[in-house]
Amino acid sequence: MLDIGEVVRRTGVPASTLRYYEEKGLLAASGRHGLRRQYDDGVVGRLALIAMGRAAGFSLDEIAGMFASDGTPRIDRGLLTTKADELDATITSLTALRDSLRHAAACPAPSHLACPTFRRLLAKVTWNQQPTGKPRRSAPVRM
Amino acid sequence: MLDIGEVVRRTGVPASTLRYYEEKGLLAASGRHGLRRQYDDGVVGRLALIAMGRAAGFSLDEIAGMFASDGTPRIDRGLLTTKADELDATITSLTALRDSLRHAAACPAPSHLACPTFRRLLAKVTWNQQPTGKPRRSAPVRM
DNA sequence: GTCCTACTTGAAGCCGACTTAAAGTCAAGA
DNA sequence: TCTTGACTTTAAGTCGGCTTCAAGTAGGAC
Repeated sequence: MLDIGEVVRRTGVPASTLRYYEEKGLLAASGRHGLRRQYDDGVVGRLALIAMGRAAGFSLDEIAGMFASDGTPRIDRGLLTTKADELDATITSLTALRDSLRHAAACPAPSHLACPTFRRLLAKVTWNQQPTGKPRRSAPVRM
Repeated sequence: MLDIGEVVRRTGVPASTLRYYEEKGLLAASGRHGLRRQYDDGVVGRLALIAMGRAAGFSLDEIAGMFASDGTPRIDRGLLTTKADELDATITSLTALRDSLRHAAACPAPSHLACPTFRRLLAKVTWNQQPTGKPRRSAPVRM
């Protein structure tokens, strides 16, 4: 059993965030010591899982829907595959964008919009955007 | 010269967003017809550029700092390269995540956290996060 | 028994990127 | 000239994901 303070120390995730996640149904404390939440040590893995989902652009609600509070998947494998496919599209898009930036850094054209190569990359980027998800960066979870 | 309504029709970007971008210094109308904003046709490319930046996880303020209002880069090439490198790290992270999801879809282990392969992928994801940027999806800009 | 300190609660606040609402303006067509 | 309707303005609202605040509580050291 880990006291919430210990979880904070181990993972770097603030207590306020842990409470927020609990409120959202992403995480469950396994007990209390007085008022204090106590977690079993699986919480560290679960937080990593949540961080992973956030990094992938899933909302907390989506993540809550994907995994039971113990981290075991609640969803069918097909959905996971679908999400993986979505990620693939995102990766493709970001890759094109990265190439655009590298090209912009090297291209001598006065305006990048005047450069055919850049315009082609640009088109790739703007067309490839998906309707779901919004990758965000959060502090790394220490495991 | 394009009336704001025409820009909306051509790009799919709402008028409110165009005004917001102007307020933020990302975009300038080249004139007015009565009260109505008029744009030169370069606006379409600029909007695509902004969309590109957003997709890459740059904030509007960052984008405003990167390009003059006509779309020509205002920044040094080194910064572009730096951003490209950041994107590279993001791509690496998302790729690991995609692999994790695909693995989760295929792995027979009861909890993914119990699977060594999954844990390895997970570690890759959580360690690779960067401090800046938060890719968001917006509606594609029609060019 | 008292005090310290780390926790607790609920509510409010914050940030970015917009969107929406309410009231006003104005060019163009009948 | 009058009406229409697409625009204008400023201000406030929204949404997700937290953080911060004020006030309260309780376990453990003394």
